[in-house]
Amino acid sequence: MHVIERNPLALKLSAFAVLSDAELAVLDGLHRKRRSFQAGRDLVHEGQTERAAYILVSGWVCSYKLQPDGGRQIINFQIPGDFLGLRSIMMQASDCSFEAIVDIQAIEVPKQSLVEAFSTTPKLATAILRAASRDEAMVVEHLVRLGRRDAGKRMAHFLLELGARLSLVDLGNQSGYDCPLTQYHLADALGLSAVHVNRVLRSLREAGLVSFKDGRVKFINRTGLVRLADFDPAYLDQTRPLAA
Amino acid sequence: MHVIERNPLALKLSAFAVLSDAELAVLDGLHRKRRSFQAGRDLVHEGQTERAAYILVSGWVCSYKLQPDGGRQIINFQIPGDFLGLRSIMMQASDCSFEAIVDIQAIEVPKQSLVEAFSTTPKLATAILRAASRDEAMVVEHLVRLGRRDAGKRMAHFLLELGARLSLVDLGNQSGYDCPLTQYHLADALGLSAVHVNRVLRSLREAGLVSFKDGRVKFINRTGLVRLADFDPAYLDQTRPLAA
DNA sequence: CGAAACGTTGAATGGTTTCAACAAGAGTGG
DNA sequence: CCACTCTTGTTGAAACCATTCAACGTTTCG
Repeated sequence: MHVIERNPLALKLSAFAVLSDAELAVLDGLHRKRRSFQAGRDLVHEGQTERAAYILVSGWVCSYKLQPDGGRQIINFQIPGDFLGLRSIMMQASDCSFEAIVDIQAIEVPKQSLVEAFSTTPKLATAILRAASRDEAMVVEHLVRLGRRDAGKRMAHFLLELGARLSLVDLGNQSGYDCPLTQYHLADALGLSAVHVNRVLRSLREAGLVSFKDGRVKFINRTGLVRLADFDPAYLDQTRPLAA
Repeated sequence: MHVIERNPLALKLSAFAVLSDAELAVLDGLHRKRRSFQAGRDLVHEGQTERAAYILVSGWVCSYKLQPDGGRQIINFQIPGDFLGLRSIMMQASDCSFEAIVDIQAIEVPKQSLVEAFSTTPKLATAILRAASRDEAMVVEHLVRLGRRDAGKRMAHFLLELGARLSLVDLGNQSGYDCPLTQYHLADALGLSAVHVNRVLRSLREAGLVSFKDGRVKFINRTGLVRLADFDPAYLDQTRPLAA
């Protein structure tokens, strides 16, 4: 059993604040229902008025928005340990959809319980806000990728970011990681056509930097890739919580 | 005196939660210092470890990230009544810089006071989280703009979004708004070159949709512009707070 | 008056998309 | 078991959108 599966919410928030036993007990009361979703299914649809967020326990999810012309923009990918739909429950209606990329398991966190827990456990509110800030920082970096980098750098930077995130939860390391995404997912995330994604992956492979094949990302020359992408993981805020 | 200048923080958060007199009193204690910054000055620099956020009282600010090659991507613009640097204080270090576009006034909200207020006033935490979620929703929509729309639609959508936001604080209406941005700002925000911004603005003007001239945005045919941009302001979450 | 910031326009270049075609593997039903 | 379809991956050529380079006009300001 993967480490995240034991107490996902507590583990997630422990990264952002030192929590007491009492506070951890409150957290235990929060996650009641464990739910499963099949690959390809939508967990939440844009415009839906959500009453619960989730912590992803296993599998991959993506959040996306559809365009009237049929195009799709993927906002972010959620991997085990990530919050999912936190923004959706704080707004009138969800501003994007969530799709399970593979079969997944997730813990349901009802909005009502979460808000109520804020009053008994104020430190929890700070931890949630920190977690939300870190997620937003990833979206911001993604925005910069789309606005100011060419296809090669976008891809390189994206693959490195995923690697860094997965390493944090022991699903990857310096040499690579398993990745269930198709080239269409990459295209929808990076604002490219699937055809061009294919070409970019080929050029990165031929440059001896990274390979994307059979559901596995392999870093061949990680240093070179980092240099190409100007990858600096500072925005991922991957630090232990400050005791103060 | 513009309505926002009286009690900026309370006004902002009242949009996201119904606050009692006691809670409003706590808010009054939060904003002590009012600060001014000159046009062109940075309020916060990327990598800085911030100890305070701000509420913008007057003027315009933008948040941005610089690239190693000298390029700049503007993340968002802050207008009167907006939070500024909320994410920066929740992370180890600020993930982006903030620049005053014109001379501005802002209220300083110390991180420590904000976090402490969460324990005495739990509803405040919820309101802040909602405000942060709305800001994130704007960044998400911006991301979709960059990833999946051509220059014309990007510009049209962006000008409409700004109009909707400014109308909320009485700084704009259906016919247009004053706008201190240069074409370079637009280029840095929309991921375009300044030259192309100029061409796009011309084509929108010649199509009889909108004009951008002498610091003023004028909607000529707002309906047509909305149709071109597929603009749907739902993500701005512009609703009164739910009493419950 | 000169410099600097901003705006404007044309022409050449280039990154990316679109169109089209084909290959390989997985799943399905006859 | 084989044909069939669907999904995913792959590659070439043409078309297109946006960038870059270059030049010039306008306004502001010291």
